[in-house]
Amino acid sequence: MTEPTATAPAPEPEKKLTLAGTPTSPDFIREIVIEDQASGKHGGRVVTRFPPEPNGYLHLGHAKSICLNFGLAKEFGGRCHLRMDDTNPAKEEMEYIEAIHRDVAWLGFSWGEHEYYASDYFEKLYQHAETLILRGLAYVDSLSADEIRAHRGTLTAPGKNSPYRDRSIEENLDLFRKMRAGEFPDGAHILRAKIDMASPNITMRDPALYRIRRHTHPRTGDAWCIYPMYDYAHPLSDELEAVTHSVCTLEFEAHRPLYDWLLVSLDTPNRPQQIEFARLNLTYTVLSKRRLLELVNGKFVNGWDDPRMPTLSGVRRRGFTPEAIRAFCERIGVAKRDSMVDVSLLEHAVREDLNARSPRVFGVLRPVKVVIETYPEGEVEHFDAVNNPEDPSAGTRSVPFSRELYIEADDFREDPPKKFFRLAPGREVRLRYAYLVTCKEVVRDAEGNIVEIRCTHDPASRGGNAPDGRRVQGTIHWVSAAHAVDAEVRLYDRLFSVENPNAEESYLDKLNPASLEVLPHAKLEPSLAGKPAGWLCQFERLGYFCADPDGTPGKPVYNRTLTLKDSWAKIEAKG
RNA sequence: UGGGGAGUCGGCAAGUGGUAAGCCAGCGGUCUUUGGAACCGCCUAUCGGAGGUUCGAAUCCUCCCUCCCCAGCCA
Repeated sequence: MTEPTATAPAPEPEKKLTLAGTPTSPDFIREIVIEDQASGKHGGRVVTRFPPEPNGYLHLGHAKSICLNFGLAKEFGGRCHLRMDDTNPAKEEMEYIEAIHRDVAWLGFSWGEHEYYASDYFEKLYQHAETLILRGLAYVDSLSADEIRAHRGTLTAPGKNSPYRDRSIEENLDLFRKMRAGEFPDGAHILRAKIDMASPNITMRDPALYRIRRHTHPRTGDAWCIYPMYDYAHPLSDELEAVTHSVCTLEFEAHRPLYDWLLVSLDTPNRPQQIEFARLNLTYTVLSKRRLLELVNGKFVNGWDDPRMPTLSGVRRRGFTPEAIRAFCERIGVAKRDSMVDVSLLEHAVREDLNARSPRVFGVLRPVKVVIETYPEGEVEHFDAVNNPEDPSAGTRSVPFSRELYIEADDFREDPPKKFFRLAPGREVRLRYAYLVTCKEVVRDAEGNIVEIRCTHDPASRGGNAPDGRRVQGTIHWVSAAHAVDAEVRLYDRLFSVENPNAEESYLDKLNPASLEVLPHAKLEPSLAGKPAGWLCQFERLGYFCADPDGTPGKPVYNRTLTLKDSWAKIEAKG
């Protein structure tokens, strides 16, 4: 535990910029923090926390919260705690705790020494509960769960007091101690706050504070058989850590009176302030741990880190960068309005980052053999290719060229439609960085499939330009057949086929059957063998790709992160 | 029907009494050895609705409408 430290002079809040570089105005939470700091509230300190329950993997919705909480701390000279909200051992696991560490760090934030667990506070929380009992503000109820529900009333009808509501302080204390000592079976009793069963806010109708639940806890093992509820543990954990601004999502807004009630009832020295914002919703995906767990358990995807998943481990494997995700989180803003962000905004942020940083390479997804009849057999020459036109310092690489090549099946049309500028019978195109070639013949097999395209080249066009200055409308990429690396390439598309799968009766029915396409024999330029998992690049004209951990030195596997914008596809779609 | 929130361009989102930023998407164009990138235009929103206050309102007041959250011993 870290005690609040003396007030340090607040540094000027960092000037926030959008991706485009224009200044942005502070969101409503930052406005609150600015005011609090100006007025000296909380001694001018800013302490936030990111409090995940380790019951699943972090997803893009969490990224919004992480960026907000850690961003606030950084901008206002404070700190942000990473706190595992581990008050329900039935759902929590070490695996999730480890994944949370990995994902937060990967996103680019560090909590330093400030890693906490609600379970570390179990003893203190227990003592606070006894204090509440002593003050006549909590009681042990012996109604069953069903009876409690029946007594709670409805949205419009007040609840009724439990017959156990007026037990003496002594009896309550005795029973609560016996609850802790394990003298009762699960569910026999429960500790409740004594507030108001007629409150119009259902949260305030004597909320449960502690339940008996025999379950081995990932961290405390079998030390406890009673566990605190979120509504009880959360404000007190914030208080113990001297958190100043406790940022959470909208659904907890109605719980704020209870949050404050506990701090006042226990007369705590620190008074953290709960502030609620709208959670992230993204088109064509689901962002709820429950649903993501179902996708994993139901084998609808290949695990939490399936590249189609909106989990941080999934988008990482897909090739999204932390920089892009942070930029995305900045762009979507923070507000209280329920909203649904277009996934294209995320994709834009990813492309923007990848365009600037990824080396360009040649990869042919659906190969078709091309033979340059006029090129000598057995000859090999090397062409220098620019690694990244956006970054001259990235330099160049050497790419081998020979008589037999692979080109993209999509780059050839026997009967080219209007505006199709690629290869077709009789047409001349540029093989990028190499030669101008002209298609002379198409060779087919018995079934009529194209097995080979035969071309001639203009030796004078070495490098890609003809000395006579003639222009060519298309430039296509290629890979030397003899030098090609055989690879598996996985193409991904949106996981769901509808914008808002959450609105569906059964969101599982709306899974996109074409969300994954595996191309077993793509042909890549030789430099692509043996790249480490996670290595990012752009396959020219196709999209951004990254090496997948499933690859081996002899058979790399590449994931398509995103396609490049494809204006030809647009033209073609319009007919 | 109780309580708590929210309603500004197709999607996010600025604006906090002085006469509606920006981004994404979309559309058109320039350029191009990635039909990528970049660049240039367009995208003509009166601000959920109706009243009212005011010289002047998205911004203040009133009433209404719509949407979201809450009846776990989940978080």
